[in-house]
Amino acid sequence: MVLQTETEQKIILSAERLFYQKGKAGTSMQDIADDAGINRTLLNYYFRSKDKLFERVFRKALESFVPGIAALLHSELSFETYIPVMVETIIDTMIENPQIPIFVMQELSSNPQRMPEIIKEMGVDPAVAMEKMGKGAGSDHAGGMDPRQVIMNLISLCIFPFAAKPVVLDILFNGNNEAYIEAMKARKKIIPQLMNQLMSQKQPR
Amino acid sequence: MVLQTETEQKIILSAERLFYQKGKAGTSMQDIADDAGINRTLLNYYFRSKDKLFERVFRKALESFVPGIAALLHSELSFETYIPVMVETIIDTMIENPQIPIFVMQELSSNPQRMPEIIKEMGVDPAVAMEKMGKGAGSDHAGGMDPRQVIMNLISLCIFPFAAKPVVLDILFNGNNEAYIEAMKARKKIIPQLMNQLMSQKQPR
DNA sequence: GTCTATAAGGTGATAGAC
DNA sequence: GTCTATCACCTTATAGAC
Repeated sequence: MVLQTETEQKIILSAERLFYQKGKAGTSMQDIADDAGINRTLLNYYFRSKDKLFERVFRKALESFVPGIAALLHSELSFETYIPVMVETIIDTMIENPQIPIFVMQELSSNPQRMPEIIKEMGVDPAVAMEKMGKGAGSDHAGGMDPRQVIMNLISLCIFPFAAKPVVLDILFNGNNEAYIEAMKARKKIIPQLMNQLMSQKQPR
Repeated sequence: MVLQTETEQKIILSAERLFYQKGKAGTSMQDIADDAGINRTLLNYYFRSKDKLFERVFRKALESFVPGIAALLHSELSFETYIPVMVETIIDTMIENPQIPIFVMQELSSNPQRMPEIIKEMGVDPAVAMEKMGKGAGSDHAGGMDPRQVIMNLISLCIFPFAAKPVVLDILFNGNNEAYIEAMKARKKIIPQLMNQLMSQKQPR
């Protein structure tokens, strides 16, 4: 996104940290300025308004994982090959930045239309995704499960344990973060296996 | 929760609607009063503070599905029996009130400790949950998958399609809400099947 | 680019009249 | 129980000096 001054970068970093943690409404421009160690009016100088600054942070969050998924969806890889790659891509991104799912969903309820728009803008074509999943789910050895159910299963299994991290970490891992991360890494193998099983069994209706 | 005056009920209903949609920080006491059609100072008369009002709404949301899960976890039902019942319970709750997952997660990032505390308070004992899942996952025909992975899979598959409803609805169902609801109902059968397959196959490591 | 000063309005909460 | 009036403070945004 073109060249950035040092101050601009400091602002973006602080805005990310705070928006991720406390959401858009829960974060004031003053909070961001304090965190970045600069004068509050500079925020308006660089980004004109809180809305514009937030939009930048929101798009940057989506850019961290949507284009990778889009590229995979439109690749020529076979169903059996791209599922493990996609799962690994998503899980690695989430391990690096576990607040992203919550942050994105936080803003989903206030503005439900924006995210689908941005996703499509970033190159995800729903028709292509369905067709690709259908090749796996609808093939002769799969018994015709609705491709949309397949996609929901895949994405749910990859993302939910990060979206619910505070509860999962406390209830299932007793607050032990390393154990949690290890379990998330293990899911890179577990999820593709599950998907394969799902594909190789008959599904009624 | 004891007896409620008509005004008190109107406040709770409006607070629910708005907190669910815009979160705690995104909703002002004035918004709630306007929505309920009453004077703003009455909110303080009935609930003392915004924090206390929010706490009431938050607990009520958790009470709509946590005790049901807790009861199932501590029941004597076999693994094969209680999975379908639990899935049906969770999905029915979410169909009735699809904003709950987003609402709960919204507040998770601002206050990660509170939800695990309330969940335990409502009778979910993590040790019991693990032991129960272990009986399925760790039994002779299951190859010893970590029970925590089993629990994560189950909850992810049930809840994520609701948490991500705005995106799922738009991208996968073209905005057709009835089709979305039908698909969610279908998951009551799909998910237990998936769990059974998972249980009846060997899992490496 | 960075600052001070200030505008115009919203926030949660309470005191006190009825 | 319900209202008006008022508190002290925080909000985003901008004008203008340096």
